[in-house]
Amino acid sequence: MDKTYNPKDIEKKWYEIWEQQSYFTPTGKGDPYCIMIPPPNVTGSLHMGHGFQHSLMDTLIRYHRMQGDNTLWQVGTDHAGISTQMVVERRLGQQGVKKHDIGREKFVAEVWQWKNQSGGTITQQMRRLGNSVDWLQERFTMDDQLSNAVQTVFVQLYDEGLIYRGKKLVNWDPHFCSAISDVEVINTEEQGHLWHIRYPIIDQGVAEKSFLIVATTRPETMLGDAAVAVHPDDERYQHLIGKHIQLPLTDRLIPIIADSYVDPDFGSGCVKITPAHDFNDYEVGLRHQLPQINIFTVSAHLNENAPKIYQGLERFDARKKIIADLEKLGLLEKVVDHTLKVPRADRGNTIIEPYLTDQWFVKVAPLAQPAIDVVKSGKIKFVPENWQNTYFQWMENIQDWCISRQLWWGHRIPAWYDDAGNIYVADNETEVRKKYKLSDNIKLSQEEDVLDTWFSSALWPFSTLGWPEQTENFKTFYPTNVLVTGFDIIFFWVARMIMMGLKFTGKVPFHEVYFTGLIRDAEGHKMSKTKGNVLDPIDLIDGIDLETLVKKRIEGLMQPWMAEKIEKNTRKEFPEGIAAYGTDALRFTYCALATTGRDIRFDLSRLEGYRNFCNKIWNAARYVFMQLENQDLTEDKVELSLADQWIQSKLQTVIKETRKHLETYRFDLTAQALYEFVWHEFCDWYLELSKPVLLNETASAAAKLGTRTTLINTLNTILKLLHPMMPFITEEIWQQLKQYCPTEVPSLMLEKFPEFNIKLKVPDTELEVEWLQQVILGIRNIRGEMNIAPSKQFKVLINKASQEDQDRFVKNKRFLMTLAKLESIETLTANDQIPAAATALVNKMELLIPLHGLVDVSAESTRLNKEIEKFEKDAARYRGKLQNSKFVDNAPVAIVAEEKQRLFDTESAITKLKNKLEQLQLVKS
RNA sequence: GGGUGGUUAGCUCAGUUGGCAGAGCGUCGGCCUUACAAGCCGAAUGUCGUGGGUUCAACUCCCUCACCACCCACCA
Repeated sequence: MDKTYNPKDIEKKWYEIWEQQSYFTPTGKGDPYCIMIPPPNVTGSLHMGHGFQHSLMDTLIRYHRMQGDNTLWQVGTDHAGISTQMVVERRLGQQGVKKHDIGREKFVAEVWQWKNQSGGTITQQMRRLGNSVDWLQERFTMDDQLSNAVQTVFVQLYDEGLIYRGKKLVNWDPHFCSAISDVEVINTEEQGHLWHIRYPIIDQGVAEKSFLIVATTRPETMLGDAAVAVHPDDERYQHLIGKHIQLPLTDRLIPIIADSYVDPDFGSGCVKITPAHDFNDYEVGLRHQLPQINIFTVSAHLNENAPKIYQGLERFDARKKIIADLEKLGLLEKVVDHTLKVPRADRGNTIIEPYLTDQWFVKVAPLAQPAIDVVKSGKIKFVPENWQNTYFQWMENIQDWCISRQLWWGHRIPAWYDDAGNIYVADNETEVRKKYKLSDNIKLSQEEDVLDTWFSSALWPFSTLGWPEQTENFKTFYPTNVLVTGFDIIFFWVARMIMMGLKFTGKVPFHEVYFTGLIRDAEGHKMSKTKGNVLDPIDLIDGIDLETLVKKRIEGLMQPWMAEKIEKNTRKEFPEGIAAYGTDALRFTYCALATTGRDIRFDLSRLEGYRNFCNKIWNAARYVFMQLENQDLTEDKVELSLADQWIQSKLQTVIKETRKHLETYRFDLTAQALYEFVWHEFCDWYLELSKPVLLNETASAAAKLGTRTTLINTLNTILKLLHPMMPFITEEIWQQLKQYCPTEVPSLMLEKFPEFNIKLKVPDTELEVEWLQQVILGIRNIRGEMNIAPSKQFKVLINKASQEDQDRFVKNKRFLMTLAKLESIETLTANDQIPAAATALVNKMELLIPLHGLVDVSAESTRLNKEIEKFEKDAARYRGKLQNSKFVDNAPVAIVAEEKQRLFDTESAITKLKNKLEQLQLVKS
């Protein structure tokens, strides 16, 4: 084995072997265990969020596979309607081609071609991450079979009256000229203005040139005003209700109406009502039978309902002109700065327009109730549990879901119209004619709209498994076990899967949902291309030099002016570029960072630390193999040392913890427990304790064999425990380890996950090793503090040792001599003169290191004083507690006794150290 | 306005039935000791956000407030 761990050499090799051997395919034996991958966008590429979630899923999948479960990680990609269409439109745009120039059919063909061309990127990247998904069952949301599921669901929901078509005010994206759903709108707080406009009142009884002041953040929509509203109880305006307004810039008269929607304390207490362009106004309009005047085209230019001079203007140009015109007319009272929430599209960031159109909707309320119930009853468990609140809150106030999109890329809605506009819904035209008994001479045309991408995503847990057919896969793996996903798509996806799953299969789609936090950069900022702070997981694996990284970050920016700042920050943050850390280190980092909060700061120094951990494992393995080379391990007489028994015992604890933490989705604690055990118990102590046995010529063959087998067995178990998180390095080492532990199993990923064995848990052994460690630590402390060279051997004298201490010294002499680098250990008897020495205490026993020029008297005095001070602080605290009668009377007896013991131990330690100090003073004088 | 999460060492974070505050990174000192300098040995470091309450005992349970994030709704 190479001296240094080099991930590049091993990772690709093992993935290819695993995939070729079909190890990722379910075995067909054991309990089914299934995770659905949240399908990434087919033409997308892997980002940190994927890396993170996939690492956790793969850890679970590999763990369950090693448990012998019939394990399926269902993989696939999403057609991602808007995103993909956007990318292809932009690409065509670069060639000067507009989609309408080439028409729907050709455009869709272009998208398919782009899908085929770039669809492999993310799946290749997943291979680099070691994701053990079953590639043989890869699915795409627009596969025939999945499209069929989409149609089936649509038709049934329509037939049951749960899907309907209607004219409603919807969120409209004027860039894509498509409706979007409520959850795709992001309200961002932005600086804007509140324009106060004078609306002239028309009434004989009122003096000439009277105005109502109307404040608005969107002056351009005034052209669509249908009324001005005041609060019914507002005394200021009582006399005006029912009168009319001359709507400025138009020739329309609009009524003054009373509606309790108006807040009389805000602004002037008068609100312009624009039913076709505002959700609240829409409701008011319905209540008062106001006309819905749509003044925008699909791309938010003013249409024929606006006065001629404004027609054709883009909405924000129109705003400028309208304000200027109002000002000219003296109708602009004032303009004040105002912070408002601006609705923007989740994809593309365009400002969304409430727009009146015909769309398809899912009536969600009837589907929502069962979906609420299954979470309430615990049939679906959320981890962390508090996400239930978010879920309930949304589900209990759920609005109908607008599912139609005026796009070309997606599942075309299976609905047909006749010339009269009647709607017919079925899988295809033939089916329509049959179902509705339509003669062939009735002309039918199919709905142009496609479905919201999330409509097919909602079916993912069962459509991928073959539904509506009752396939073996569906019967075996549905309901799936756990969904691992980000909380950001709880409404988009999680809620809808639960609703659709219950509706169409009668079962929950998964039993548990594990919500991950959001990966942010080291400063806590969201990673985004725009900010130029994204990290590509592949770059963390392979490394990237600074110039390439800078280039990558500023290439193809939507806001090119950000480039300079991004470049500066990047050069500052990664002056050396990014080193190659390897997949295992990255995966382990993801696991270690997977705490239960919402945000996770990704810190490169953590990654570096875990890369070092990989190296540590690598070198530990090298050491173990070095000890086994050319050794006969078949000897039948085996003798286990204290250390051998101890590490086996500690190993049981870590097995138990690993299992517990994995089963409760505490990947952070799993990583922590294994890191601690491997580095600080196995490497720091056990490997060191193995040396006195293996390097000792006088040790028996049985003893050496005992240590050798313990070394190899412990390493073997460690590899199995680590494998779900770090598949590559563990497989590589394990393949070499096999020569010492013969097995029929061809790959570590098919091995059995270690089980806790209570018989190997030996508390006495653990206590004895703790004693041993304390002795060594005490001596090392003196060595370190007194600056005695590590290579310098010296004599240790033992004073006041109990019989047990003495026995332990005899038994563990060799361990102590080697690990503490001692020349000799001598026990003082009552008659012996106690020399001037540096002192360490282990319980009641004193370890003395005679000065002999090794130790400086004043340095030792300082050290002792420091120690005494520490102890006295403790003693004072204990004393205080024990003097408090409330504590003594009320606390459990055991707790009080414990406290008494602590005080006693501390006090006797102080006495001892003080004695030592006095002795030193004598030496000095 | 409703809701959620957070506030613990210089930094990033653990702390699961209330019983002596932990890790990694960083810092300081000493070491190329035979698996590992991506390493080894040693050391320092905390009003556990504020103020109350419950309790013999609170980082932990309850309440108040502050600040930082985020989600939902929304006043034009």
